[in-house]
Amino acid sequence: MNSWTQEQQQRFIEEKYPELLEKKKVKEAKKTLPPLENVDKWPMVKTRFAPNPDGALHLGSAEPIIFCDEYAKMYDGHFILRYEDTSAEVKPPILEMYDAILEDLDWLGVKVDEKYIQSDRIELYHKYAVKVLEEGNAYVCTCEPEDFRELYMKSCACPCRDLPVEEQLKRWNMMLDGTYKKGDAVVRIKTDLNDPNPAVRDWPALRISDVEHPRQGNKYRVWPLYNFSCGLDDHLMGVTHIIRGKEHDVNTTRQRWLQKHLGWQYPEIINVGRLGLEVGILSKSKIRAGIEEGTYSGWDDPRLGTLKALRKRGFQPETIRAIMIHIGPKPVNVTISWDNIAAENRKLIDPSANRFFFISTPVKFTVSDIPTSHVAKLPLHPDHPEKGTRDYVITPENGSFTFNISGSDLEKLKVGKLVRLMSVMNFEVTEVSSGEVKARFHSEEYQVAREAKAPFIHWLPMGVGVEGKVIMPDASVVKGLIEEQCLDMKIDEMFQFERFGFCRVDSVEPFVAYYSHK
RNA sequence: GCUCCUGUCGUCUAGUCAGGUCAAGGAUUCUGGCCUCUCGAGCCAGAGAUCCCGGGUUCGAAUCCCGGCGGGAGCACCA
Repeated sequence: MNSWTQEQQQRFIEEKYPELLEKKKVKEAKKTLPPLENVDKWPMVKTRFAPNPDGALHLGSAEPIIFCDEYAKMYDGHFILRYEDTSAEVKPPILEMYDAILEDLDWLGVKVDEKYIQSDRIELYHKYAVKVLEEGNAYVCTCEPEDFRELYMKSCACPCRDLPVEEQLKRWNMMLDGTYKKGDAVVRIKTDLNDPNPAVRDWPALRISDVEHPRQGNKYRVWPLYNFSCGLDDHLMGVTHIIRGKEHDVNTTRQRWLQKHLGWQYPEIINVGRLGLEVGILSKSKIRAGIEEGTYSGWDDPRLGTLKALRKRGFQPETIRAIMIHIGPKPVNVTISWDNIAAENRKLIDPSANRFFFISTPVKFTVSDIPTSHVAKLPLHPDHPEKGTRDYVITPENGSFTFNISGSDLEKLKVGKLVRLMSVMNFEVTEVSSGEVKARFHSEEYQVAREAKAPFIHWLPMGVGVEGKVIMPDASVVKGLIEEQCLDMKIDEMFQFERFGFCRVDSVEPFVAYYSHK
């Protein structure tokens, strides 16, 4: 039967089993992460996020964070937070960032089960340095970096490599006691000098640094390098599944050597690709430089891709989580579009975001011939009438009344054409100048305006409303009049300025909001 | 240059390991329509992918094999 052509098989099925042909499409998008590999090999699943506290967390960091947190929760395991603050020289830690990172994690809804700071563990790393030295799996190298490089590129051992253990330990003590100065000596882990990738050959594990550490001062002069402290800690802390950027691929190979020397079982590795944003900066060093130069107002400048900026702009932690889960743990680089993030966020906040009017660059709108007074009832949410309304009484004097409308609506108004002030009535425009619009009453019914395809615009009675401003994603500021009820909102509350966009309340007095998205 | 990873609508993603139900599904975006006193939401329709390219295996390949090409990362006494 398998050797039949598709056509033959099709006919066979049609005749014998027509019920099989009914299509069952409609596949749901996945909403959970794929299962973890080799969970049974370990007593408890432990994941870890290991940031350098030299900058704030950003959307790129959120990717491994969410995966680690999701998996820890999925398998009733632990999420470990480990600060990797061992390079006061090249990547100096920022003291405030230790807490700032924790705040961001908390905001993201991450449950931190264990917390470690590597600069508190220097003595432990020293202990293991002695161990690998004693066991002949490492050596203290005093070669010039250039000379060493030349040798390892040719797969050759340097003279220090095969010195006896006693000599190695002597040299180690000379690193500790200050006999060797910065740059004089480095501890190297022995690997295969014939490894096809030169980068893994006899990599450096500890070096001398005399720069003052923000947390430890000058307490230590021999500091571990990334692969040493990380390779050690991952095992010591019982990490079972390492989720990290694929740029660490070669580090994985290096750390395997260390763990092999120590007879340890290496954790499972999940490499994730780098995350990009179509607009918005994610590079920690660029952000730090921009803040120092004054280009950005801080780590939460709306132009940045930091978690703090996203939060300020009203993106919800659930949105970030959903986006990450949707992307999934894959080793490909992805470019996230704001459209996708905004759509996700809108779905989340739209049902609960109250509606208000925002009159930017107000323009006087004077109408005449109004037959009666009118009470405009504007629902706080069009889909939830039970939330109530904002009410405005329009009482004409001699048939005349004056409103404020948004300057941006000016271009929609043409002399002789109809315009509807939302929930009020329809007017025929009689005069438009840059500073003022005049119109005369036309009709009351909503349907009339709808059928005439008249523009529907928002408004406030002249003299009503208070000053407010909205910070846009490009850090520009839009000023205007807001409804007084806006002042009843709480900080962080999400709302919508109708026909303008969704925003987050940043401060109430004075009223400042951050624009999220339309 | 060397080492490694990767390649499905503009973007994100499903399917690839276990070849046929995929002339490729969903989301987002855009367009048109309906609905709605928002340019929000909802509903309907449409646009958008020769599954990177070329060979091979097979009755049959997005899926397997080989060769190209493209993209990315790493090659620090940074993390």
